[in-house]
Amino acid sequence: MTGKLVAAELKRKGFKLTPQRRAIIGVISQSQEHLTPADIYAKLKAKHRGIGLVTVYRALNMLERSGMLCEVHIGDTCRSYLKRPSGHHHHLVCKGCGKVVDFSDCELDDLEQRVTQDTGFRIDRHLLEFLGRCPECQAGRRGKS
Amino acid sequence: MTGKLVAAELKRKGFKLTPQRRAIIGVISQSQEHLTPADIYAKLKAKHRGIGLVTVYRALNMLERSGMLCEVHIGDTCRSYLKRPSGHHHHLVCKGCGKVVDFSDCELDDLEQRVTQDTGFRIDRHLLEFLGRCPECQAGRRGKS
DNA sequence: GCCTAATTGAAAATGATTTTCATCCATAAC
DNA sequence: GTTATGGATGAAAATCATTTTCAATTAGGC
Ligand SMILES: [Mn+2]
Ligand SMILES: [Mn+2]
Ligand SMILES: [Zn+2]
Ligand SMILES: [Zn+2]
Repeated sequence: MTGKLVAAELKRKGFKLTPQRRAIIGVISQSQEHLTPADIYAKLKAKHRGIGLVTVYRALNMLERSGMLCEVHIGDTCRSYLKRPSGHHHHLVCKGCGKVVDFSDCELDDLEQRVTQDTGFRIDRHLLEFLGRCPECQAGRRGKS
Repeated sequence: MTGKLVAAELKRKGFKLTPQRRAIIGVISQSQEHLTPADIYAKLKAKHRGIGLVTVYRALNMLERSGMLCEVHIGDTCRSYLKRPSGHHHHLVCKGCGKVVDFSDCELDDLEQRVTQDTGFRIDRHLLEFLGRCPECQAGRRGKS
């Protein structure tokens, strides 16, 4: 999901489009990794002038509530954000460089049905993530961007 | 995994078996839900005399490092703990009462292979959780234990 | 351009977790 | 059983993340 699209969506939902929000969305949209609020703040301070960390938190909450972000749980941290491609998908996370790749076919229906039969639970949603190493990190070239 | 077994395992690994640790392991082993450090502390204060919250944190870290606990990510919180049954397994979480049921067949090999082919990642591990409602909560009887 | 509600940022408040440090005690050695 | 000792404990302080407060600013509708 490109930054322009997110901005348009924001506007459509009646949120104001401030320079700060533009900048925050820009940082998230361009990153290949999942970013913590502090990560985003650090990247912003580098380029733009004083944006408050509070504003980053508020923007993230807003974007999350609007369904325009998603979280990553496996790996180090549980609160980190990513731009959200449209539709149901899951994450493949590189434990070397932090890169996150999306994939969309999960084919868990059979398993869900079996588990439902065994337990009587009604299943609403699932969390599926893979952790591994990307080709670059396997090749030896490593390090956080 | 029963409390006795965890205690034995602790001893085997060279940790001391204190009354506090016994109590903490007992609480975790008996619970059907995932518990936050504060949850555990609250349950302990009820029965035993002054155990420090710090000690709960320290015990949890130790147990986690030793692979005797597992986490639950889907739902409200990401820092909550459960007794760990031996072997690879996953969690089915009730969003009504918090009960957690384990299941062990995940059959993600095919999907992992496909994702590996598509992306070149080497996959080390996966996180899979289902969120839903247990039979009791579906029937209407709800509420945290 | 003006108005107004939404947004911002500094600071303070809150909440969770970790560190510090003096004291205690579980266990192994005698 | 006694003793020695390193690991464990708990209160308090320190740290770290996140939220709240509030006065000042501003985006977007008119
Ligand atoms: Mn899926
Ligand atoms: Mn599995
Ligand atoms: Zn990588
Ligand atoms: Zn339930």
